[in-house]
Order: sequence, then C-alpha cells, then structure tokens
Amino acid sequence: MNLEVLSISDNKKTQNVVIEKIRELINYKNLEPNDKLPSERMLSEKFGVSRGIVRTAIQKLEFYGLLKSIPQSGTFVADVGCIAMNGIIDDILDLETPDFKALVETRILLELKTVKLASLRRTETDLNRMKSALNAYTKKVLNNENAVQEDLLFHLAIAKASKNSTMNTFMLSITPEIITNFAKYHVCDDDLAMSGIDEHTAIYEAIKDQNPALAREKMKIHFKTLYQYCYNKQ
Amino acid sequence: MNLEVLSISDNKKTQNVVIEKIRELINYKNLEPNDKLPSERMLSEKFGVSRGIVRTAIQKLEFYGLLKSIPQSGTFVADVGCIAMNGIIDDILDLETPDFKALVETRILLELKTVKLASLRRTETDLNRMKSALNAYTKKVLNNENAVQEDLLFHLAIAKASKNSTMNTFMLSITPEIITNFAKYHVCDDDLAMSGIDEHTAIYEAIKDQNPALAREKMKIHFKTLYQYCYNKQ
DNA sequence: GGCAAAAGCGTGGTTAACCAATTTTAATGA
DNA sequence: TCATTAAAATTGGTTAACCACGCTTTTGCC
Repeated sequence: MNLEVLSISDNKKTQNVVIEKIRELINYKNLEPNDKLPSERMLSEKFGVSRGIVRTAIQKLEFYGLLKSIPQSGTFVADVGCIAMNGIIDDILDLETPDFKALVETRILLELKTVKLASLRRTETDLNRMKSALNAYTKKVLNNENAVQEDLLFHLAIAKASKNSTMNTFMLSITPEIITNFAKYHVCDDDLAMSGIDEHTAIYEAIKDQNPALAREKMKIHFKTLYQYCYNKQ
Repeated sequence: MNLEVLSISDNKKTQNVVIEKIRELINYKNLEPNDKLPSERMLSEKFGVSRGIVRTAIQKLEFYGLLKSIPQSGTFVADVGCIAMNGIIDDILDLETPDFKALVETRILLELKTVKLASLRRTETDLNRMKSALNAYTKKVLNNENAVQEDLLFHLAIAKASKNSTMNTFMLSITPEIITNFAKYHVCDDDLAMSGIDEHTAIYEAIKDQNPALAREKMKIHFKTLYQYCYNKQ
C-alpha cells in the first residue's frame, strides 16, 4: 500500500469535494454570471474546512475561467451560465492525468499548425531565435551529445513565432513532460538525431521562405520518423 | 490610471522575480535533474520574501512540469536539463494573455482532431452523453432561447469521447473564455443557432457511424459559418 | 560489535492570525 | 432633510506559527 499516493488522492479528494460544494451552492442559490459568491471566510465556515482549502479550490476554478476573484471586493461567477458551469465542473472533476501517447498526439497536432502559422507570421527576431536554437542543436549532435533539450527548444521557438499565445502556452505545458519521457525511453539518440539536423534545417528554411505548405510537409516528415520510433519503443 | 491593473502587474512581477531567482539558483548551483532544491524556508529567507510567495512560484513551475514537490521530502528538479529549463522559464516569464482570435484558431484546430478521434474511439456512453447534449441544445434553440452553453457542452462531449486527456484538458481550459466572448459579441444567435442544429446532428451521426473523415468534414462546415461570423463581427 | 528502536530534526502541507484597501454605514453639521 | 466625512466592518491577499510524516542519528540492549 502506497501511503504517498493515498495522501495525494486524499488531498485531491478534499479539493474536489470543496469544488463540488461550491458548484452546489451556485446551483442552490441560482447564482448567475457576475453574481458574487459568499466570502472565503463564510464558505470555509459553511463547508467546515479551512479557508486555505477554499482558496485553492477557488483558484482552480479561476484557472478554468469559471470564477473571478477581485481583491477587496469578492469572488464572482464568470460570464458562463449555470449549464456550462455544471458541465465543465463535472469534466474537471474526473480529468485524467495525460499519458505519453496523448501528449505526442497533441504535440504533433499543435506543431503541424504552429509551423504553418510561423511561416506566415515570423519576424526577423523569430528567425534569429530559431536559427540559434538550430545551431545549438546541430553543435550538440555533431559532438555526439544528447540533444533532446535543444531539439525541443527549436520547436518551442517555432511555437513562439506562430504568434498564437494559446498554442504557445499549450506547447510550453506539454514540452517538459515530453522531454522527460524521451529521456526515459531513450528516444532521439544517435542516427535519429543526426537525420534531425537536416529535417530541422529544412523546416527552418521553409519558414524563412514563408512557405507554409512546405514547412508543414517538412514537419510531417520530421514527425514521421519520431512517431514510428515512439510507438515502436512503447 | 487603473490601480487594479497596477497591483495585479505588481503581484505578477514579484512572482516572476522569485521564479527568476529560482532559475538563477539552479544555474549557479548546477542543479541537475532529480537534484533537490533548498527547502522553502531557506529559499524564502535567501530571497527575502515570505514562504508563501516561494510556494506559489514553485507551484507554477511545478504546473509546467519543471519542478516536483514531494511531501515530507523536498522539491526536486524534474527530468528536464538546464538548457531546456532556462529556455522554458524564459518563455513562461513573457507569456501573453491570449486574445480571442488565438482562442478560436486553437479551438478549431483541436476540434477538427477530436472529432476524428471521437469517431474512432467513442463508446456507447460517449454517444449517450453527446446525444443528450445535442437534445438540450436543440430544445433551447427551438424555444428561441440562447443556447451557447449547450452548444459548447456538445463540443466538450466530443472532446471527452476523443479519449485524449490532453486535448480534453485544453478544450476545457479555453471553453469558458470562448463562451464569455461569444456572449459579449453576440455570436451564435437566431438563424445561426438554427442551422447549428442540423450541423450538430450531422456531426453526431458521423461519429456514431464511426466515419472520421465525414465527421471532420461536417465539423469543418460547422466552423465555416462560425469562423466567418466571428471574424466579421470583430 | 552489531542491530534495533527511539528521539530529534527537517520536510512540505495546513491553519489561523494579520494587513491593506474598499465599501458601507452612521453620525454630524449645514 | 441631505450632504459630507469619518469610522467600522468586510473583502481577498499575506505572513507566520503549527502539524504530521519521514529520514537520520544516536543510544541502549543483546
């Protein structure tokens, strides 16, 4: 029996119970968009938990855009109606932790888009950033060193050049997990990394030439190798 | 001069300063993956800020998968090397708040994929969930009521059926913001909602028939109307 | 000498007291 | 009666004290 997991699941459970209670309160009181929630102190008393717990629950709901806290004023229901609120909270409560396959699937989807957007929107600054990331990658690979980090930083530079901050944020949030798994499964070493230089360079050139179709095609080639490698390994 | 914005920016700044200092510490001490950071108390003392501030900074870095806190043990550097750590923190520090256009762009990208995955992976439970969401939407529209929420809940049901928890999470995190903006700009009313019934139904049927290509095509049609509407409105 | 048990210390997590700012209310004076 | 002002209460944010658990060290027994 793993105590640590138990305690974590306990924490999560407490947290979710409070979120559940906040949801019930909103329903019971028929709170509508921009209505004010009771103060954190009243909620903590009502729910029989400490104020800190209530705060973290509110922060989580705030992260998903369902509530909005304003200092010295109160916590308010966002411009999201009861029906959506209930549905979304339901989904939040049974969110699973993503598996590696889901991460890779999502990454490929995101990057086939960011590379096109980057081709259309990249500035000179973006090009410089990508170029130096590419150089760092090439240097490491030619030295026979592991270059997973430099690899991913090049891809992040593309995401940044896409000028879509949502996709950029999403890329940022999945990249560390991907690096971890790559390191664990020893994806991306030796000959694969070597061919990566050409592939990266091709992508860079296509973006530089502002050719979105070509850039996407080159990215697809890059991922084909990677994709097979990942799924064979697993 | 907006004082509220000033104070928020101040908070963010303090937060980012601490993140910056943690990064410098990791670099200075040459901390490698799985190395342990100094305790939160020591960090708060070293940085001259309260422990709570340090905690929130650590939690943010933990959210992005760069650190890992273990109760009664310590905070550890994730399996992400120094180079990636530095690059990602740089990006995190100047993340912009997403604009509506970026949200819609990302939503369309995600949904054209989730609808395909849902066609392949949906279970009977998923179908039931989508069906009842569709019914709720239809009912509201036929009553001439605003059905933005029901609309989005149908799309979330698809995301859930895609069995990709990463994409599901991403959809969840952008949906409230999208609903807010739809309500603000009065997207999705009247005749658009009416035609939405047929479009939604077509998508549902394609998923039911496990026809990913058709499902994607129907989703594309659905978005075409929406896309034009959004961009004309703005 | 070796091993086990217990005690002490260090950890992240939790709680409660405190703060600054804002809003509301009440009192006072015109 | 109304306006104005000041004080008190209410808010989310911050800080510091507290807790339960785990690890290490020390001590005592075999």
